[in-house]
Amino acid sequence: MTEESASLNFIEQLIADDLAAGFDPNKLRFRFPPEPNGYLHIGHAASICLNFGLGEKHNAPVNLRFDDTNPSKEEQEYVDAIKYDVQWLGFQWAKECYSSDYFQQMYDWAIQLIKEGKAYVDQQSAEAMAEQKGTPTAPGVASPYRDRSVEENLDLFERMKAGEFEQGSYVLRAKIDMASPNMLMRDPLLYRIVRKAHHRTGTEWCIYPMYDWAHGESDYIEQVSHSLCTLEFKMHRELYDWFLDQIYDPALLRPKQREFARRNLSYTVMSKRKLLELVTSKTVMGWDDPRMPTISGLRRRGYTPESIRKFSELSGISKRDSVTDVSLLEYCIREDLNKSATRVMAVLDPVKLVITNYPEGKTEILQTENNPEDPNSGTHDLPFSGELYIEREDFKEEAGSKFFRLTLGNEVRLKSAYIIKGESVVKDADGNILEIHCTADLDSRSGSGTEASTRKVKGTLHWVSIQHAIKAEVREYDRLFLDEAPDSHEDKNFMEFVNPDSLKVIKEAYLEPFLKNTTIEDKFQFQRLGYFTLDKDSTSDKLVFNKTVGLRDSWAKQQPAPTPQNASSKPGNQGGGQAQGQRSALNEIQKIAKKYTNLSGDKLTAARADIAKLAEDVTYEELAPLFNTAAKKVGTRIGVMIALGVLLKKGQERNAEIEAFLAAGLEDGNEELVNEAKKL
RNA sequence: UGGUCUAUGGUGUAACUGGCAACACGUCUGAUUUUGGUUCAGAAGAGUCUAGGUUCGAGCCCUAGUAGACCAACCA
Repeated sequence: MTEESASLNFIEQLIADDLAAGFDPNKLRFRFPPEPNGYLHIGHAASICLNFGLGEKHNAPVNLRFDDTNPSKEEQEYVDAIKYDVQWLGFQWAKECYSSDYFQQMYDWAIQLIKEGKAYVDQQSAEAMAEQKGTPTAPGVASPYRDRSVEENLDLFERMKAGEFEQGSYVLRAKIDMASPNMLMRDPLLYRIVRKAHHRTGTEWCIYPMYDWAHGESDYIEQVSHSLCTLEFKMHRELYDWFLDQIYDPALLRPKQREFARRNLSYTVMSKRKLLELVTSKTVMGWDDPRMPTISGLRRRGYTPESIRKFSELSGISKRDSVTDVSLLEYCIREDLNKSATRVMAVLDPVKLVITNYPEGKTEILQTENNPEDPNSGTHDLPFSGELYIEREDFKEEAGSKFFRLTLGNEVRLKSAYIIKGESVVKDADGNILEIHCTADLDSRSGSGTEASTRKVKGTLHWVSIQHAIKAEVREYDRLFLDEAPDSHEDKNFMEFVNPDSLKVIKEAYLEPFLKNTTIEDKFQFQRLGYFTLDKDSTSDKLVFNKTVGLRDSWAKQQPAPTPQNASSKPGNQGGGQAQGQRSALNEIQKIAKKYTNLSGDKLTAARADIAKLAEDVTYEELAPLFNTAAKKVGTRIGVMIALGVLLKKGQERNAEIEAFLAAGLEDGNEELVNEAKKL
C-alpha cells in the first residue's frame, strides 16, 4: 500500500504533467528500440526497466521495436538474443515491431517530401558533403545539386530504389538549413544505397533509411506517445520534430522525444563497440562471459532478473552522466540470493583435517538447513567422517585474539557437526602444512540436543568429508578493468586497463555430494564464501561453478595484509575523503566554526574558546589554505580568524597572505567576522 | 573558438509552485548469530561548482564565470 508519495523522476513527472494537461491516459504507449547489432547490457536494462516500468505503471502497451535500418551490421542472431533477454528480465511486449516493416511507408513519405521540394538527391562523395557541412562555428555551403527539379529528383530516387546505382553513389537528403547551428539540420541524409541482404527484407530494398528518418516516423506509425532515448540524441530532437512536422496528421498522436542519461557502471565499459572489441580480441570468452556487463553475461554469472530490476530501480533516472558503483549491483544480487539460495558447503583451497578421536572408518549422515532465512526450506543430508577438508586459510598455528578460526589449542565448530579442538600439525620438509590433527567433542553434534551441542564457540568453519566429496571446477571473477572508468581517459585506450587477473580458475574444488545433480537454474550459497551457480560449460562428469559474488567480508577488511585483487572496496577514498582517526585539530575547528553563526550567548563564547584551544595544535601551513574559504562560508572564516589570532599571539609573523585575509575580514558584512578581524 | 545539456555527502538519486538538505549503497561502532553472512541499533560524512544579485528567507529564481558531457558517420 505504499501510495506514490514517492518522488517521480523527471520522465515520470513529464508524463504526469501531460496527463494533468488533459492527455488521454489510454493513448500512452512506449517502446524499447534496440538495434540488433549486439547484445544487451546492463545499461540497456535501465532503458528496458524505464519503458516497461512506465507501461506497467500506466497500464500502457510497450512495443519491442528493432531498429533495423542498416543491413551491414545487423543480424538475426542478435534479434533472438535481445528477445530472450527482455523476456528473461520479466517483461512482455505488446507488439514485436521492426523499422523494416515500415520501409514502404517511409519511402512513400520520402516521395512526398521530394514532391514538396523538401528533399533532393545528391551524388557527391561523402568527403565532399562533409566538407560542405562546415563546422560548429562556421556555416555550411549548399550542395550543387540542392536545387534539382522535382522531376529529376523523383526520377533519380526511383532509380536508386530500382538498383541502378552503385552503393554509395547517390543519397537522398532533406533540404533544411545549411547554416543551422545544429549540424544535424544541415541537410541530413534520409537514404543511402546499401548492397547487402537485410535479415528480414532480403534483397527487396537496396536503399535504406537513416536513423533520424526512420526512428521518429516509426514512433509515429506505432503511435508511441513518449519516445525515450539517451542524452546523445538530444540534438537529434530538432530533426525528429522537423521530420514529424512534414508528415504529421493532427488527427493522430504526435510522439514526443525525451532524453535521459545512460547508465555507466564502475570498472567496466558499456558501449557495444567496446564490448565487441573485448569479444573479438578474446579478452573475454564471448558476449556472455561472466565478467561482461551484458545481460547474458550477468545471467551466466548467476545474477537474477529481480536483482537487475532492483538495480535499475535504485539507480534512478536523471540527466547527468554518472558512474554507478558496482557495489550497488552487488548489493542487489546479495539481497536477492540471501533470501533464496540453498546453503551448501564447499572447500576451494583444501587442507586435510583428521579427527583423531573419531572412530576409524565410521561415517554418519548429518542434517543441515537449506536456508536459515527461510524456515520452510527444509534440510538436506550431509555425510560426515573422521577425515575432512577445511579451507587452508581457516587455520593458523597461532594467531591473535581477533582470529576466531582454528588454531592449536582452540575450539571451533564444524558447521552442522561437532566442536573440534586443534591439537597438532603434520608438515613436509619445507614446512608446508599437510594435515591438521584435532579432537572432537563427540557430545557436541549439532541438533543432538545435548548440553554440549549448544555450547558457544567463537568460530564456525565449513568443511567437506573427503571420502564423500565431489570435485568441481570453480571460476572466480574480479572486475574486468583496473580503472574505475576505463574509457574516460583521453590519452589512453580503455584496453590498457584490462585486469590481467580477472579470472581465477580453481581446477579442483571439493563440494558436498548434495551438489551432484544441480541444474543451471539453481542458486547456491557456498557457506562463508559467496554465491555460486552452475556454468553452462558443465558436463555430466565435470561440474563447473561460477562465483556470482562473494559474501560481505568484514574480516577481510581488517586484514592489514595486502589483498591484491578481490579486495572489494577501493582503497582510501571512502569515509569522507579522509582516513579514520586522522581527524586533526583543524578539522575540529572547521566543524565547530561551520555552525558558529547560528550560536549566541554562552554557547557562542564556549565555541570561541574551543576553537582558540584547538588552534594551539594547528600549524600555519595547515591553516593558510583556509584563507581562501568562500565568502559565503562566514562561520568557517570566523573560525579561521580566531585560529589565526592564536597563531599570531604565538609569534607567527605577518605576511601578505595574512594581511589580505584580515583586510577581507574587515570588509565583510558579518559583524562577528569584522569584530574578530579588528582584534587582530 | 559556435550550439545544446549538466553540476547536491565517497557513489547514485530526492527535496512539490523558494521554508531546518532526505533516501539508498558504501564506510565506521555496538548487539544478536552454529555463515566474520543475515538481522537489529547507532555514528561519521554536504554549507548543494564559484562570484554576485532578487528575497524576511535561495539547492531551487536572475546575471556572469568555472568544470564536465554531447554535436561536423552514406552508424544507431
